[in-house]
Amino acid sequence: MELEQLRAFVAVAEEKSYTKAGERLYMSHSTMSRAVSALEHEFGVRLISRDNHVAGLTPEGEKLCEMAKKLLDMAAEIEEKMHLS
Amino acid sequence: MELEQLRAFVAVAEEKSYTKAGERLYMSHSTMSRAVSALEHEFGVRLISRDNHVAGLTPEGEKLCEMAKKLLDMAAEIEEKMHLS
DNA sequence: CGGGCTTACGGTGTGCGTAAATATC
DNA sequence: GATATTTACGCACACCGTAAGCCCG
Repeated sequence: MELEQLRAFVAVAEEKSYTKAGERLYMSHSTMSRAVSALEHEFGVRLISRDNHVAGLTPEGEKLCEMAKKLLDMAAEIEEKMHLS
Repeated sequence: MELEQLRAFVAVAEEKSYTKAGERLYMSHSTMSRAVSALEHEFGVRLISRDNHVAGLTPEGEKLCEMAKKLLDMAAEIEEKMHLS
């Protein structure tokens, strides 16, 4: 698990779209897809449901998304504090 | 900033040695050196003092180390919770 | 059909380890 | 002089984007 993967996952969750998420992070949609797949593979859990055409979160995805946002916030805070040094 | 870099930095800080840190993470010492250098370059701050022969932390290094440990703990907690899903 | 996700493929670039250079004690 | 970090070098591997395939509305 790396921050980069979580950034991609959260972007997809928020945009409800791999394509939009990719545009937001200046990456291709396939890169987004692979990042999420990697997380799903690592945890052995599906994070985003493909049942419907929309990229909706599974219950596990919801859980991870919530925790991931906190972690990313904390990481951003660290970067900010260090840059001020 | 990525978790991998922080893991390397914290390992170096705790072992007070690039060589030992590398062994602990099953990587070469040069990889450790580069990871720390990347962080120093990103923040524009020296994190580990090379004045003496020992790899001691600078004040900024201390600060980052403390915050990084918390972040890594949180990341580990997330991984743990997700693996239990 | 149309839009969007996934997968395959090829190429580029990053990042690793080995090994040499440098520095410190 | 020995131990430890930095840097150079060459190479393999991972990752990205393009594009084709596929699925669902």
